[in-house]
Amino acid sequence: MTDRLPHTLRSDASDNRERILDAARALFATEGLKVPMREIARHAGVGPATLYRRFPTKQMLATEAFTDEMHACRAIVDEGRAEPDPWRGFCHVIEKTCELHARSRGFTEAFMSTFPDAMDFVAEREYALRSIAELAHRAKDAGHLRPDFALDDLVLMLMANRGIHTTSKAARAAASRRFAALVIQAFQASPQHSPLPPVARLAPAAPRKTG
Amino acid sequence: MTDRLPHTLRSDASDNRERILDAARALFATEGLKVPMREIARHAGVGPATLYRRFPTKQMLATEAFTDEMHACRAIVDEGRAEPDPWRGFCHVIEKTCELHARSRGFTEAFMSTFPDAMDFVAEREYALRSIAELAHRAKDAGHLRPDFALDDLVLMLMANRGIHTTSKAARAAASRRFAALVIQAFQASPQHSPLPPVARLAPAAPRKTG
DNA sequence: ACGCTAACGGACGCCCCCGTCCACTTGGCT
DNA sequence: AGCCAAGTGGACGGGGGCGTCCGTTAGCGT
Repeated sequence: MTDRLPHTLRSDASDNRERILDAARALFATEGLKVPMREIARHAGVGPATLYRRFPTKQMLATEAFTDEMHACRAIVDEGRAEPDPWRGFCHVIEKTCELHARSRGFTEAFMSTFPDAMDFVAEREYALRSIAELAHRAKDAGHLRPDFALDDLVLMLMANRGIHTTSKAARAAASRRFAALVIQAFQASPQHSPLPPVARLAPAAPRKTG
Repeated sequence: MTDRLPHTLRSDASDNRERILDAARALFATEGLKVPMREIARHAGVGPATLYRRFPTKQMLATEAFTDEMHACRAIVDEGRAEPDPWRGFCHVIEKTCELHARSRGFTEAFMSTFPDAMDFVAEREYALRSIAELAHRAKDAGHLRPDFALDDLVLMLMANRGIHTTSKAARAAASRRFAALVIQAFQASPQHSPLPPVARLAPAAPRKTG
């Protein structure tokens, strides 16, 4: 009798599943989320039906494909908060986040919810933002982060970082690194900086927290 | 006999031409260059054939549609150079350029040559960059612009600015304004800033292989 | 008023992506 | 070895954008 649990895949099936995820990761990283499902299937060496059976929607595929990045994201903010010096922690978060997002175009799109509907990424983003808000507060109190810094500036920074396209992967990494350094300069408290224009309220397709 | 010059349009034709350009400007601004040609035709109230007769390629249409922005761009850098204080001129260029690019998503794409092949925008971009290079040199000498500023940082800034998407036009303008202010902070010479990571060599003409 | 022709736009065929159906194959258990 | 359901991929119909053709309309010059 078949005692096979319904959620246990056959060996060839789980093998295909892995290859699909590998292909998805690679293509999402270079091409972004707009890459056709069939392209992923082709790259994985499977038929379209197989891909759709495992991952009925592109969202499900992306969610699965980006679990590593999700964990990395959480780790970054946790490391930042654990840092004794809040300013150093803040810089760590900015540098590492830019680096992470520079690595995969698709992950950024997913994280910023270019996706039609809300997905698991939203929760992760909210967690990250909340954590960074607390870190920023401490960094301001320590006098290293400029007092007029707003959390929306960080979203702004992420959106901006996403705009950086280059020919090669290495060039993009370098560009993001330099960009992060410049952003940190902009956020650092300084006696000579003039007041900033009003904060831009950015809604990255997020659910309304306040009615 | 027809004395009509071959390059003189009939009244209804030139009227349609104007409406096509208006529609193109509006749609390019909000949707970007990827908007379908038919959408533009529909919005202009003409058939697809009429659109294609006037503007055989999307490039030609965009080139024509963005002449105003092209001139504005040139005016901005000229104003910046005319400014007696090079740092003020530099800031002027950054602020106005961000503002200009925030106004039309399509213009930014065209200016950054998301387009398949080289077009007139390339020359304009080269002129602007050369002018700004000279301005930056003076601003460095005056001690207001950080010495490790590179021209590629400006391209980086433009690419980043392009990444800023928002729901409303007003929000985008505000976001770009704040972004510009932060960028200026980052570029300003300061005794406390630490050395930057190496410059990222950016090839602004990023060819699109597939739509 | 008339005719010529520039100008128009609906319609066509092409290609690519989408999501699903179904007849065939194959892994795993007995 | 043999069974059979889980698994597979080719094929299909739908939808949309593309660029062009062609019969009809209407501006303009006489």
